[in-house]
Amino acid sequence: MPSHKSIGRLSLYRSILNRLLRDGVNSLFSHELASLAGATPSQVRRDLMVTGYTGSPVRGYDVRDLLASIGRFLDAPESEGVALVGVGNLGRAIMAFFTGRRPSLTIQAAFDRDPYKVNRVIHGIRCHPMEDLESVLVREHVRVAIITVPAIEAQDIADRLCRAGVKGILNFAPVRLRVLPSVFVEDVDVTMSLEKVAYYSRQGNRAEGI
Amino acid sequence: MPSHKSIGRLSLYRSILNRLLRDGVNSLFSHELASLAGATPSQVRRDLMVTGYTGSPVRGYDVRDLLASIGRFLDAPESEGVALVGVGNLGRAIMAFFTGRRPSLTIQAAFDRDPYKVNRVIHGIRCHPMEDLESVLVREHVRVAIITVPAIEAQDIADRLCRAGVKGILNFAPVRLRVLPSVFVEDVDVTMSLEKVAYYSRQGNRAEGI
DNA sequence: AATAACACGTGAAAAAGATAACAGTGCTAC
DNA sequence: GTAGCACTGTTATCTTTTTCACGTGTTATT
Repeated sequence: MPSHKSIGRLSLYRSILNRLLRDGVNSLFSHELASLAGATPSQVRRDLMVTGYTGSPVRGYDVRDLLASIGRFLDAPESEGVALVGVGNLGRAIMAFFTGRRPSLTIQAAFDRDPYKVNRVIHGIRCHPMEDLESVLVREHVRVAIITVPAIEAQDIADRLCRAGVKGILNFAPVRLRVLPSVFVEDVDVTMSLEKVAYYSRQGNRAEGI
Repeated sequence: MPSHKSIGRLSLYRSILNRLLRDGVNSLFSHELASLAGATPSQVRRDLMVTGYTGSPVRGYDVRDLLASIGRFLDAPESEGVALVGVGNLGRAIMAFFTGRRPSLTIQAAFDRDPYKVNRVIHGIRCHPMEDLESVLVREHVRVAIITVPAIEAQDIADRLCRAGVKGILNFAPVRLRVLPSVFVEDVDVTMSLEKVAYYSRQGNRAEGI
């Protein structure tokens, strides 16, 4: 039972490690990863414990092995499809961002009400009409969805997603979604984040951890 | 010295209260606000302590007064300008989102390298050429900035922002920024959030707090 | 060969954050 | 009136998360 934040950091470590690997780095120590991630060495070591991977005090962590170990812990056994609902500016930004990224987590279907978008392929992702939400999700066994519709529509979409068997929602709409406790919701609230930044920028407070 | 998360929740309460006010609600109790925010009544009461506002056991909290009190605590004494760097899909989505929202926190200037965007007004916000970053920020006393440029450019932009006197950064680029400790950075990492959702969707874990 | 220097994993202490408990207050209903 | 209730502000307790500190094993150095 790893800490909630710990899960987030593991994902962060992975993205850092991927970049390091591309730059030809083959191994590193906890304090190096910590410095790149904005964490402490102890925290890195503790986070990595849950993955079961154990590094060498001499060579540190092997980047490839560590990546594999984090992947085994974090990812589903097979590649998982994600649905995105709401192909506005934000939705398209996310679609663009994810094209050709994580092989284990790909946006498989998008949905929108706008007839001009429906049935077109945007950033390599097919945009379906909103009516087909349930049928497509069930057919493709999608369990994770991203909500990027206006606030007013978000709850309705969330309800439909849950009925279609979705178990996790990444919600960009600025409302709290009411879902069954068995469905995990993560909110990304830009207003909140910006107000937080504004607040702390005034307090002269130091940079935040992860 | 309120909790870090507490600041975020105050912002959330405010957005909920604003909506309630529009719907004609004039007062409410801690448990009602808690339910809307996905928190516990104790947590709401505790969070509100820092604002100094005190409600009545009979009538609960007056929505208007509470909003004012949260505003006094959270906002700068005068309306504050925000800069946005990077007018891609994501940047435009954020600009659209903030047009005519918080009067106390408005996006005042945008920046991009693309000559097609420069000097145009997008969602009511003037887009400046990237070269003018420092001069515009200094001239307009901007202390808060949003980074929505590609990862590779983010650190450079952050450095320039800091030199121009920015004290808080909301960073959407998937890299950790290295800044002086006096600058507050909040990261919005979509990949991380999505991987977290995917992980917990598999664990059948219950919905998260705030 | 002995020892100093490191960095690992992990249990224990400390800090932060959330929840529960309680005293106080004003209304309502007898 | 006064007992009961429903809520508040705040203190106390409990849980989660982070940091510290130590034992271990390996290499480099005297």
